[in-house]
Amino acid sequence: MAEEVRGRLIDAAGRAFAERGFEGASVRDICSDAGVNVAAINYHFGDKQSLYVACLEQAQCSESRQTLLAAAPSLPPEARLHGFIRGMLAAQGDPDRPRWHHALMLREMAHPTTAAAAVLQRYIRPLAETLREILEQISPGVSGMSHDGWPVGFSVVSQVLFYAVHRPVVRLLMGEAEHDALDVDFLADHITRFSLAALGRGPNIVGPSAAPSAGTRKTVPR
Amino acid sequence: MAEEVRGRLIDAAGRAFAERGFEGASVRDICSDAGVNVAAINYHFGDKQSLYVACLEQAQCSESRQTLLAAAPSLPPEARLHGFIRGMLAAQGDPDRPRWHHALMLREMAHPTTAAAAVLQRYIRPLAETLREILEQISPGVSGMSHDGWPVGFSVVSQVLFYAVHRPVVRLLMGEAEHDALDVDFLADHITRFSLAALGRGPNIVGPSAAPSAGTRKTVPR
DNA sequence: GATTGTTTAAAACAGTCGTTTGATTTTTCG
DNA sequence: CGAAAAATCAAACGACTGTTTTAAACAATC
Repeated sequence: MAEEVRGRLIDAAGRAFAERGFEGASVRDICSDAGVNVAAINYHFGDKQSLYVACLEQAQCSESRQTLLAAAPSLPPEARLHGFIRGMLAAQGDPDRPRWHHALMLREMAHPTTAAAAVLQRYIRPLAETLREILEQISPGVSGMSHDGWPVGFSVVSQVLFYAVHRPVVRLLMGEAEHDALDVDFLADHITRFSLAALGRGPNIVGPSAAPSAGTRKTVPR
Repeated sequence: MAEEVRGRLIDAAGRAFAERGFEGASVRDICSDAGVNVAAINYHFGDKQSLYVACLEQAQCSESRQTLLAAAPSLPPEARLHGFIRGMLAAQGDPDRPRWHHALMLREMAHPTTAAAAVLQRYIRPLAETLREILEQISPGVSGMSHDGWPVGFSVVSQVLFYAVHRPVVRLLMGEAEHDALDVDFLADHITRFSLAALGRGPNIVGPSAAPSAGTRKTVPR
């Protein structure tokens, strides 16, 4: 029973922190949402801050796994990039995992707290290294570019993160109906094609065929 | 004297809201920072919420001007894109304008409040329309693509917004020294080249020359 | 100089915040 | 079972929140 309360508390707090931020989420709301007494937070975690880092750790553990797995080294590099991008996009709305995991990490990335700088390092670094390796595989020499090729990697991931951070704006600009049509598969295909074209691989983004090249689409594991 | 208090209040509040969010910034901190009495907020603005929208309006007015101006219709389309991107980047760190203007708009875009949906519309829409026009000029047919070409525009602006939203992460990943080398001019050149390459114009991003093509660099007005 | 209306000041308002207390219930285990 | 430990509970703590009040200082007009 004790561990279950801990879990319910982390889940309720994670949702609250992701949605309203650390200051905006009150311990009373969190406890009421989790169906426990207000004193439970201090009993199980010590204080609100420690509960926050507990949420962050849980979000971190589950986050990067599937993205990295989707970019299996055995695949051709274009398919790896597609898997990487699709993995990041899918992590935003994975039904098997609480939605707040991704949103909370995003908040922390935009406005890092002292408690989480180290966690961020462990969470982001392996993803960045994997992407760098994939890009070097696609376009040998990109790692040797100015600033170690970081800007190229940023240009790729920025397109993915955009839809996570600015989805409200996208909805407002495109309208509800059009926005809902931007599902994970479409966006993964678009971002992959855009990035590959920028790297000189694959057709330009404006072409006769709006479908992705066959090799990068179907061979990606779900 | 009355108007000066209003101004000092908006400036102090804008900085506080941009840095710590609406909930995180207390009226006492704001007033102490502005050097006025706590009652001044309610006297001049009514309540904290109205002060917030006053900050948002001020940030909105000064924001989009220079970005749009930098993309003058008389220039060749590639230079217009470069100017648009450079304008957005420069707005992030323009010394002539309070730094909180851009940061506050970003916060509002990521987590919109009810009071600001309309403001967002007026602020973002003209920028989006201008970019769409530039892209159509560069690659005729892009507006007729799936979802009216929105994803292509998003792929461009996302690269710019990335450095505004996730700069702390960039600093952590690259290290302090390397990060500081990513100035406005370098990033504008990189993002423009990456995007043009994706659109099939200009050299690929990984090429013998890391410098931007001549036509797009020098002809951009500052 | 008195009398307006406008702006500032200190103090207090009710309410919420995160946290703690101390008693009570539940669980664990010899 | 019965004692020890763990967990939950309602209630209250002081500090802080946004807001209001009331009085004083200021400015401008007659």
